[in-house]
Amino acid sequence: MSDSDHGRRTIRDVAKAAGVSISTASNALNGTGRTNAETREKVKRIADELGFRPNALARGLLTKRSHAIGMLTNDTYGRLTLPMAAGVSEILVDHGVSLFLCATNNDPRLAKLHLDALLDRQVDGIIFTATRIDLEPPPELLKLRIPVIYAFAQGPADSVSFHPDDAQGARIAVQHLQALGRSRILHITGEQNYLAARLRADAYRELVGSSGQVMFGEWSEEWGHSAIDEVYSQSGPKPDAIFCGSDEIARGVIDALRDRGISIPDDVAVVGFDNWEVVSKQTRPPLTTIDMELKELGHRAGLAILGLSRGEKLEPGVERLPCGLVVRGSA
Amino acid sequence: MSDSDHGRRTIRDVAKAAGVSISTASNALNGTGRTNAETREKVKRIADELGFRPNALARGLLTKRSHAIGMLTNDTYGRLTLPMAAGVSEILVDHGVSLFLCATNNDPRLAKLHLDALLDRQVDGIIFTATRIDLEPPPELLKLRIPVIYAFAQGPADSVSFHPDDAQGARIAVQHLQALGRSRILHITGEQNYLAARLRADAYRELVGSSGQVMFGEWSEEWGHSAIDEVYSQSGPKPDAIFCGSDEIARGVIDALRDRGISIPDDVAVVGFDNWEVVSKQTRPPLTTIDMELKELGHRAGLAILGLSRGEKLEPGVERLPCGLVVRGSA
DNA sequence: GTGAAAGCGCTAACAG
DNA sequence: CTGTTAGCGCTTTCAC
Repeated sequence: MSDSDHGRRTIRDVAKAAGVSISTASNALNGTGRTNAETREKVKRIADELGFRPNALARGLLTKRSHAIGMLTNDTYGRLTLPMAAGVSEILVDHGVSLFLCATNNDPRLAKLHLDALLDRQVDGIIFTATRIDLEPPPELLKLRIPVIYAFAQGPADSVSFHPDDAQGARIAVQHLQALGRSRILHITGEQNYLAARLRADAYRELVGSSGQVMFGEWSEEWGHSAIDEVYSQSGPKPDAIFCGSDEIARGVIDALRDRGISIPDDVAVVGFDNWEVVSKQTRPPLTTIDMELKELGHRAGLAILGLSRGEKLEPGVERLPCGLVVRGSA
Repeated sequence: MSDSDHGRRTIRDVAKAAGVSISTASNALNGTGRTNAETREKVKRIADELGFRPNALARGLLTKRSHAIGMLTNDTYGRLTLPMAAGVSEILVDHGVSLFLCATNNDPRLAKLHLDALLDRQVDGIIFTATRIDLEPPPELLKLRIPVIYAFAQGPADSVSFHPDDAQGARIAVQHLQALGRSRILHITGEQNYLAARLRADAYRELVGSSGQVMFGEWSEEWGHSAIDEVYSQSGPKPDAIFCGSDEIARGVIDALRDRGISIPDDVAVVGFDNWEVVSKQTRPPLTTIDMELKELGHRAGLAILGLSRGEKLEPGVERLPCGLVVRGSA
C-alpha cells in the first residue's frame, strides 16, 4: 500500500503479498523449479489480484531473449509486404512475441539505422521482406549472429527464404483457361527484369508450347491497355484467353477489350495475378485471378523465425508456397 | 580476446580496453557528468573500434524509458494506417525510438493481447489509429498511465487526436472546381454514417449553397458508376463538375461518364479524395484529387507521442491537419 | 520445497 | 574529473 499507485507491481510485491520469497514467486509463476502446488496457486492468484505483469525488459536482459523480432521492409506502402506483416504479427502474438516494423524506403542509411536499433534491442530474429523476390537484402544482414529469414526476397545461399510459387501460380492460371477449352492463350506481363515475371512466363510457355506468346511490358494498367491495342492492330489470329501478370494489367486488358466490343469471358477469358481486391473485385466482370497467399507466407516466415530463434534447425533454401486460384467472372 | 566472438561487446569491455572505469565509460559515451574531452574521445574511439552498442534492454530497465512506442491499429494494414505507420516510424527512428506494430483486426481479444504485450515491454507511449475517424478506441486505452495519441481515430475528451481536415479538404476541392468556372457541382460520396463523409458534405454545402446536391452511398467504384446512371436517367439540369468522396468512387464516376460519351474535364470536371495513387493515376484522364497527407499525420503523431513521453504538455483536442490538392487531368 | 545471493548490462548518485 | 557503490526487475544456481 505504501508505494501504491505509481509504477507497476513487481514480482517483489507479489512475493511480499504472498508471504514467500522472490525466487519462490518466480518459480511459481513460471512453473520452473519445484514448487508446492498450493503455494503455486496462491502466488498465481495474488499476482492476478495485483495485476502483476512481468517486466519484459528485465526478463530479456537476463534470459537473453527479448521475445521481439524485427521486420525490415524495403518499401513503405507495399501492398505486398503488408499482408505479410499482418501474417507474421498474427502468428507471433500468440507466442508472446512482438514485432518491430521498420520501413527502409529503399534508403541504405535508414536500413542501417533500423538494423542497429533492432540489434540494440536484442531482437531474437529478423525477417527481411521486399517488393520483389529478386531484391538483394542489405549486406549487413549476412553477418548477423541472430537468425534471419527472407520473405519475398532473395537470401544468400545457406539462408531460409519463402517465396510464392510463381511457376505453380502461372500453371494453375493457364490450366484453368485450358480446362475452359481455350487454346490460343496470350500472356501479357510486367517487366522482364523481374524474376517473378520470368518464372511465370516460363511456366506458361511450358504448358502452352510453341503457340505461346509472351508480351513483357510494365506493371501497369496502361500497359495492359496498350498491349491489347497492339495485338488487335496487327493481323493474324486473335487470342481466346489472356493470362495477365498482374491484376492491374488485367484491368487494362479488360477495359481495352470491352472498348473493342469483345465479350469477357465469352470471346476472351482473362485471368489476373495478385488478387488485389480493390482491383480484382472492381473490374467488369470481376476478375478471376491468382492469390499469392501472402498472409500465409507471413505465417510461415513468422513460424520459421520463431523456430530458428529457439535453436531449431531449418532446411536452407527457397521454399515456394502454393498460390491459389480465385474464380470470379472473367474466366 | 578471451570472451572473443560470441555475444556482444559490453560497456565493461570498452572500459577495460580504454583503461577507465565502467562509469567513466558510460559518462563519456553518453556525454553525461563531467568528463575530460581527451578521455571522452578515447573511450568513444575504442567503443567504435570494438563495435560496441549499448543494450537497450539494460538501459531501459534502469532509465524506465524503453525508447519504443506501440502502434495499435484496428485493421489489418489498410491503405490508411500504413502510410501513417511509415510516417511515425520515419520520425521516430531519428530519435532512436522504435515502433511496435500491432494489428488488432478489430478483434477485442487481440487488442487486449497486444496492449498487454506493449505494456510489458514498457513502451513509452501508444498511438492508436483506425480506418475511420469516428471509431472508438478500446476502453482499456483510457486508463493507461503512459501517454496515448489518437491518429485518424476518436480519443476521449481530454486526449490528443490528429485528424485530416476533411472540411478543408472538401473546400479546396470545391474551390478548385469553382475557380474553373463550374457552378453546378454535384457531390457523390460514401456512407452517411461516416463522420468524414458528413464533414466533407457539410463543407461542400456551405460553399455551393442551395444548388448543392449530395448523394450518399458506398465507398466503392460501383457506387460511383450507379450514381451517374441515376443522375443521367433523370431529367433536369446536369452537373458540370463532380466532387467525389473517394478516388474509387471517382473512378466509377469517370468510367460511367466516359461510357456516356461525356468528356472529362471539358463537359464535367471530376475531383476525387484520397490520392490513392494506384487508382488516381490510372483513371483516364488521371484524377485530380485531395491528398490527406497521412505520412505527415504520422509525423505529427510520432512527434506528439515523443513529446508526451518526455513529459511535455500538449493541448488536448482534435488537431486537424490540412489536406492538399493534387491536380492531374480530370479537373 | 523454499529462500538467500549473485548478476544480466547499464546508469546515477556520491565520494575521492 | 574519475572510480566505487548501489541498484533497475527478474531468473537461476545452490544451500538449507
